[in-house]
Amino acid sequence: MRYTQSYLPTRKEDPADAEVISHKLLLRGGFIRQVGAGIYSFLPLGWRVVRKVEQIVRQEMDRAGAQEVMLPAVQPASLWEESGRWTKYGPELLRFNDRKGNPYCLGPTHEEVIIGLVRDELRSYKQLPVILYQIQVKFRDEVRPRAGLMRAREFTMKDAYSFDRDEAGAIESYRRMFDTYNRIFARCGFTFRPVEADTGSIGGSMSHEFQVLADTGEDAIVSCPACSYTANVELAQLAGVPPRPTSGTAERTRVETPRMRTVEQVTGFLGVGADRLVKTLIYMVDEQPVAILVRGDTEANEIKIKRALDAVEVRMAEEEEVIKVTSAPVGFAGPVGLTIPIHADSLVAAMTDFVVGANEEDAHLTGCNWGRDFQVDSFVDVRMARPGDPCGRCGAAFEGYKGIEVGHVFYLGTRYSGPMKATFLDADGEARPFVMGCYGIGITRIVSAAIEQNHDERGIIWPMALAPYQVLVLPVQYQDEAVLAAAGQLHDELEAVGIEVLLDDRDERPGFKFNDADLIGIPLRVTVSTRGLKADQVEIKLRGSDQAEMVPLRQAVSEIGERVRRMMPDR
RNA sequence: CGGGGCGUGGCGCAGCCUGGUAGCGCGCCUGCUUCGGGAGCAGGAGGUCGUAGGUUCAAAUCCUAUCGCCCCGACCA
Repeated sequence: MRYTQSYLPTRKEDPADAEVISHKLLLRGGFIRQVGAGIYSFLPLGWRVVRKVEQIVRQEMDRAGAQEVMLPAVQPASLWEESGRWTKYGPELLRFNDRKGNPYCLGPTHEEVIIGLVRDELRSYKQLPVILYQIQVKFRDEVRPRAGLMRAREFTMKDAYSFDRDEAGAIESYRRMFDTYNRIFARCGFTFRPVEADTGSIGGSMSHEFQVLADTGEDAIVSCPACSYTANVELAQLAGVPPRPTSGTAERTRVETPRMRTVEQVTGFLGVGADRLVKTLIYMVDEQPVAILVRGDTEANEIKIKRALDAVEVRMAEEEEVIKVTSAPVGFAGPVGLTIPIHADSLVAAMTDFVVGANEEDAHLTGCNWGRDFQVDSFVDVRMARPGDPCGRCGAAFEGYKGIEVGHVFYLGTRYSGPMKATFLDADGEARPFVMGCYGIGITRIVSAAIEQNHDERGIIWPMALAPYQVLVLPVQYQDEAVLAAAGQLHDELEAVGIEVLLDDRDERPGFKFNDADLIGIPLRVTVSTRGLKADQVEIKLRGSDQAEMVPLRQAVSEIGERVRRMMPDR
């Protein structure tokens, strides 16, 4: 491709609307342009990258035996009513009516459609297992789209669905997809981690997120350096402290704490550390009030509470509910004298002579001890994991990372196939619902994640596998016809051997071209100059390195081809 | 949804408080010079100041409404 024939508008200045680096560079490099909040057009360069990602995903999905389909973006409400999500899915689901007034939505995901498709065609266990996937534009009316492609409303996603006759088969499909995802993200050149994740509203018992490690990531994860257990902080299991009888000796004392509601206020007022205070949080667990105790410097985690208490629904109690249970306004709850179940985080087991709320306005109790001043129904792991916390598997200290979620695999079971009556006949002649799994990859998010992980102050440094072009040929002296001719010929020859090459044939000064080259981040740069040609040489430089080397012009094509191949992860 | 900010040539911004002829940098066009890290000089094109209404002799500027966009938080298969 010749630069002068391409649509590749770069910009020198940072766009006003962008904050995160990938957003800035995508805009500046002429990869995308914003059309509306969370809605983008892809320009030629950006679209080439998207297609690179798609191809890797396709190849690996096909290799795993999955088959590609294409489902509609617009979906009738009736299908969603079957699964019950028409009313359950919040305002994120963009709903609208057609000319006849019938309700439709823009698909944020495709479980309903795929089940609608499959239940009519897959009738026998002999046809199973099946894994279907598609690469599709999805629309989720996000409350707050942000950071360019990282959290857009319209985005491209690969979604896959597996159908098995039983749990064992479904787990096998899940494992196969898990392995496939590892291959995909490795080929994309990512430093990433599969992490155990919350199943969220989707339910099911097994779920992993694939997190690209980047400081700008939205998700917090912890990883154990000893046993490599890795999980989202919302889920990471922590080693407990065995509860033992209190050795506290202090006397329980009521102290006045006027208007001191928060941990900071109380500890500041009393002059003690937050780790000397026990927070008493009132949760409604399946509509029953429960007290959760956590150390003052830690955070309670609803997902873990739900899990620990085997509950269906957990929410913070409303103000009136707190008053009813503790007979004190919010901010003064404490375990002493409570009649509701009390569950304490395992860290509380190791505490003595601590501070709690007095269940009375403007008062706290100091010198409290569990077992002596109140009883704890159980010690559980209900706090948010943090770096330094002990790993639940081996006890070593967790390391903390920030991650960008680029993929997510779920074991679904019969959660959708059941209600939607998607069944097949098993060998014994019984109709059974498919045991399903679903597997998503954020294609367009991968594009920005790749930049977050691979850039410097000058611009993008594409991994070879995702680069819009593999090679950039840059003639330095435009007025030197020999240079132009050699660069043109090199371009043609590289193209002829199947290398994706961009020739910067613009009549611009060298510095201008070099800066654009660094911005758009094509991994291999070939500089053709008067000086070099005198020695029958061209210069080769990797975008990620600051060392250039001269190679003989005659060997340039084979040398470049070799470099490109070497930089492509196995396929 | 709560909090904050911004809409002025293609891009980035000033002007608004204190109403009076719309300005700067980049980019774009023409010419000459220049040519290995975002060149110089000269000339030039391009703007209903987000939209609607109001106040005023006069509105980018003041008032009201409305639309859009960004950031923080809450939210999130």
